[in-house]
Amino acid sequence: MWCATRRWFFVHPIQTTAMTTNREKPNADPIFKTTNPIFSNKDLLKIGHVPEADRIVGREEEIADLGKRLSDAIQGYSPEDIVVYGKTGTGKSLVVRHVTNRAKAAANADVTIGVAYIDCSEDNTETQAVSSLAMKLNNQDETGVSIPYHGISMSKYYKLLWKILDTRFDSAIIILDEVDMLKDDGILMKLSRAEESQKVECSVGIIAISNKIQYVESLDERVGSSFRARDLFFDPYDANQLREIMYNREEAFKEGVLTEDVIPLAAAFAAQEHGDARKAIDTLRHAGEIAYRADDTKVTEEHVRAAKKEAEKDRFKDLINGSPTQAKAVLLSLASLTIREEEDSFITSDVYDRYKQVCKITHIDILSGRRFRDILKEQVFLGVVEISKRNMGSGGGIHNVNRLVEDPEIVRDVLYEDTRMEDWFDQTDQP
DNA sequence: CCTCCACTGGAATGTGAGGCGT
DNA sequence: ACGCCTCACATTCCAGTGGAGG
Repeated sequence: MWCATRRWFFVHPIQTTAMTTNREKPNADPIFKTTNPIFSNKDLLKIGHVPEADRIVGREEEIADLGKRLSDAIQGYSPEDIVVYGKTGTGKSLVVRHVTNRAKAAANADVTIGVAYIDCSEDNTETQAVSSLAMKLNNQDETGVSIPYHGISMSKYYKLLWKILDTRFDSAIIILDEVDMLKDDGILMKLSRAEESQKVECSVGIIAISNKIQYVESLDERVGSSFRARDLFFDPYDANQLREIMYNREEAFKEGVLTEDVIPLAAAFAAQEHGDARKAIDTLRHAGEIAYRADDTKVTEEHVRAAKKEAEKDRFKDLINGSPTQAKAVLLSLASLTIREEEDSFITSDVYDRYKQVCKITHIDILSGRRFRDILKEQVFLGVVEISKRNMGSGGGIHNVNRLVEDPEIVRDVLYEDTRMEDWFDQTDQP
């Protein structure tokens, strides 16, 4: 979904800010809210939104670095091939787009630069990628070439692409976002070899963007000599940078709606967990929406905490989505035990007793203790549970001690929403 | 240093769903 | 429709474990 938004943005960067939400209109129907006391321009919190140049936070070095490497392009020479990598939400695509736009504008008078952006998660086969590349770089009036949507072979697409590149540009920068989604990397080889093998006069530079570090490592072995790329690594944002990024979007909210500590808190949460700016802004938007739904006029720390909890719930939901009922019952027994007792870890037999109760109430088959232990162990693999050993000494024997890694309330709430567990909790929550 | 206990976890075995060739 | 195989899930059995306490 967001890929589409991104692309849309790329073509019309201005429109994003031009739109406003929730104009007041005479509207008599009381079931609809006609004004929004929280947001003034929610679009600023959209994923595709890209701030102006001077508002890109904490990426000065990367911008300078990338600029240096693209310098050859603006003089009409071959730019270096570059692999940009780093975790999601670290501003990779943003910086690349920003710098290539500037490169286009900064080109020498007698040099024309073509920039094409391909989202490989959308165009994930070689043919699709080449054809949309050709379409994006084409201008039928200039080249007289029209690109058919389908019906021609991959090599034909390449030939058309070479022709377009030669007639229109002196150098071209081709951005392949999410390269790791490509089913084959033929396009990398063919594009990087195009000039060498004298298929085109135009100099071609590739910028490949990936959030999988393993992909970058494995790339050398596969495409090897032809695609000789330099790396550019993006660190996750720290709390200060995240805070600044969010302050830059403050205008999404009406003035005075955000209380002082909202943004610092959201930034701290995000930095602690992932350093992902995209998720951080999501949290902020969520907090606003929660406040809106509650008819509050201000967004407070509490709303941020609630938003964070919501996000964690979503994450956990994804994690256990598709787990068998038994695994859920096992987790539920551990979660309820954790909530009820004032401790956080329990020996297996205690959890098993609890599990048997849960099964009785939910009418689930009770599995053997042996199988139960295996299921608990599987949860360790998923990172939901931690198991350590404890020896109770003479007369005590060896026990496993199980601890829920996730917040037990979140686990309970998520599982509670799960249909099969619906009505059990009210009955068993009391000791 | 030895003992002792109560659980742990490997191995063998059973069961039923689903895929594959005929 | 049939037998055959594989796979995931589940049970039963039991030797092994390892540190507090004697």
